Amino acid sequence: MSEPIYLRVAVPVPVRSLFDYLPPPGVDHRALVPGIRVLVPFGSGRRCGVLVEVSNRAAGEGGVLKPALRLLDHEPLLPAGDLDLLRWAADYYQHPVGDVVTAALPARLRQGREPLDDIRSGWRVTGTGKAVDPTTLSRAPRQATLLALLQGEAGGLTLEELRERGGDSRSALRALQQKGWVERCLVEPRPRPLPERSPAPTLGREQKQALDAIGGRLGRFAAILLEGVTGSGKTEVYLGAVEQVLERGRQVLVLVPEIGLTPQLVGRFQRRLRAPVVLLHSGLSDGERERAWQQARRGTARVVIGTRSAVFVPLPELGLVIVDEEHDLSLKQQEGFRYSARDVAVMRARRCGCPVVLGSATPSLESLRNALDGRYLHRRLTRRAGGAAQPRMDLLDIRSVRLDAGVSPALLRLVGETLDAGDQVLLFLNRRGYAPILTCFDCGWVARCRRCDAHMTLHWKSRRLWCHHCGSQRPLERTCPDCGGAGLHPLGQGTERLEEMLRGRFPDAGLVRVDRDSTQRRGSMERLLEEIRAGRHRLLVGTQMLAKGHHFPDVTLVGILDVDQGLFGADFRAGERMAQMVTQVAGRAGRAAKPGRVVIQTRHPDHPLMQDLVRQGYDAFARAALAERRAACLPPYSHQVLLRAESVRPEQPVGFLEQAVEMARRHAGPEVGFWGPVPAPMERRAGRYRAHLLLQADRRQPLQQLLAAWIPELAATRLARRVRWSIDVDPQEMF
DNA sequence: AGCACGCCGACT
DNA sequence: GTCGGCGTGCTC
Repeated sequence: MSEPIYLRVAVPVPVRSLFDYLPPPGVDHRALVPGIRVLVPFGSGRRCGVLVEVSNRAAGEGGVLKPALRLLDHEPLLPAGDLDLLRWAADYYQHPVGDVVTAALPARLRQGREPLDDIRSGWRVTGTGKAVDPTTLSRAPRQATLLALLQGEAGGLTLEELRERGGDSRSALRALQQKGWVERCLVEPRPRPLPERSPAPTLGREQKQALDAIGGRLGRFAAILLEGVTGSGKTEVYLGAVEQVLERGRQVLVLVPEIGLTPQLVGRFQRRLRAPVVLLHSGLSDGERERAWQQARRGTARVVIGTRSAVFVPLPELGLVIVDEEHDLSLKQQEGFRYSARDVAVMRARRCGCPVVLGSATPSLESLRNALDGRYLHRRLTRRAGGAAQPRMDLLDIRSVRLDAGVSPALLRLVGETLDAGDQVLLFLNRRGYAPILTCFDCGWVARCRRCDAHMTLHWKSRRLWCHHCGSQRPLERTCPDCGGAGLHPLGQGTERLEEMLRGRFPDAGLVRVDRDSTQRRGSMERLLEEIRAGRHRLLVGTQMLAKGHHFPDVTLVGILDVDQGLFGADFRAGERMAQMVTQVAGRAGRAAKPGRVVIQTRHPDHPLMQDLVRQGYDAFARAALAERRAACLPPYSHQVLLRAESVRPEQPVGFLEQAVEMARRHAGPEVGFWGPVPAPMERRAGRYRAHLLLQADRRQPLQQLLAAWIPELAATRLARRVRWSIDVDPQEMF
């Protein structure tokens, strides 16, 4: 008689524990491999979970266990190492393990469905279609292209392949189908034709040193901070390292921020590498995502480029992790399972014994501290490729200066001169809409959001008032709703208003505005960027959106209009974010023959951090900022955990957090400090009242120990079911 | 998160 | 008399 065996299963419910089952009756115990999916009875229904452990002891209570219904896979979808990483992350970020493990699966697999096979539906020519001369379809050019494409591929083509070759048109296909010239069919997978390979450029001295540092550490854990100014050729260092790893037969994971997943980067990887590269990002359909995921898991994909969630993609032969723009906020998930893909990436590399490269022109203070303390290797790229000069940065004092739509006369003059010289100008204002406030000059009424403690932003073109915090909107009144007068006036500046003013002043410049409002439609961002690069617009106005990842060589003047917000934000990281933004924006401008100039409008020209940044650059700023953080015992010299609570009942969040502190103090050692509970900076948002409790300690370990004991107990309380709450380990944003 | 159970208002 | 509102509690 063999020992009893129990299955520990991660089930997708927000309960912070695993669930134990007996094996399904009659199943060979050798088939019980962690990482497979199992169908289990759950409550009154059934769920698809993931087997994470086979144990000879049931950890649950002594009640009678139910048997699992059946196994859904023959081989593990999540290899042991990757499963362990997920369990570690659930633990570290205090998120329900069932949610974490199942969220790592593509949607259809998570629902318990059969994996997609590689055979996809597509289209092929029929016997009659084969004989038709496409040129006779001169009045239907889409049909002609499609027919010609399909005639060239007897095995048929999938819609995706048709799209890639420039012939995607469902209506034209239907027309051809009706003529009986094409039909639906199943298409066998075939290796994608690799694009023409572009040669590797010769690396500069700094690039070579950086590459050697990575190459010399393959096969073991090492973290390398690659700090390279914009245009210094970080991507070439990545590519060099990737080639070495591919030669050793290993896979590579490349994480990029949401917006940075530009076709440019992907195209460069595909053209340079003699290996299959797949993408994983939110724009994929469920099917596309699942196929890419399976290719990664099976090892057919050798390089995976993806956004945040790709950090959990199974990679059996992982040999290198690259995190590009490691300072970027989009690497941290801001709701639900609040993990940092950068930090998980470092942990993943450590666990699988491979190097991780963190790249940025403006490293986070966290990574910089690790580098300065010697935990990370630090390599710098200080030269821009082609010898382009760093742009010149100037502070422009706007105290007691009359501004026009937020722009000073001095900056306006520079804009005019630059346009006259035939160059491009980039103006940044981190606020979309026409004006952030609408007020009545007669009675003092201000347009406020009904659901938030916030002003409504005026959007002039659509004649609407929008709340940027909850998304609610209403039409713009003609007269003051309070006094009935005609004294309504916009206060403050948004990109829309800036655009209006500049169009009046420079009617022939070709102005384009790039913000969330002007790029709502899919693909419109790409189109605008293409037009800018082609020189169709010379005056570019935009929000932060325009700062990320795009280079505009003909821009020789960059104006930053509202930098002061960043200096005095409620968040202690505001200065860091400001410096990163300014540096990233500055990096957009200029090239060898035409060095750029950056003008920063400020009412605080003597602010020491601002001075460091402008005179000596990001690195000097960062060192000064680190010294301040150390003196104030703030991250990265301490560690934080933020407990958030919200409810429609005003008193509940603080009440819940008070109960939470009391409970926490019973578990906490003297190293852990508590701040709060306090109402959140914007107490009411989307109709809910919000409050915070901040925990801080010099080391992670006492915080982690506290969380492990405290959070399960807190989750079991009755109030915890009435308020919405979440735990944020290493919070990045405090609102 | 689902889902069932349970205890109070307006309808055939 | 019952249909159904959502508060409360559980899921191996």
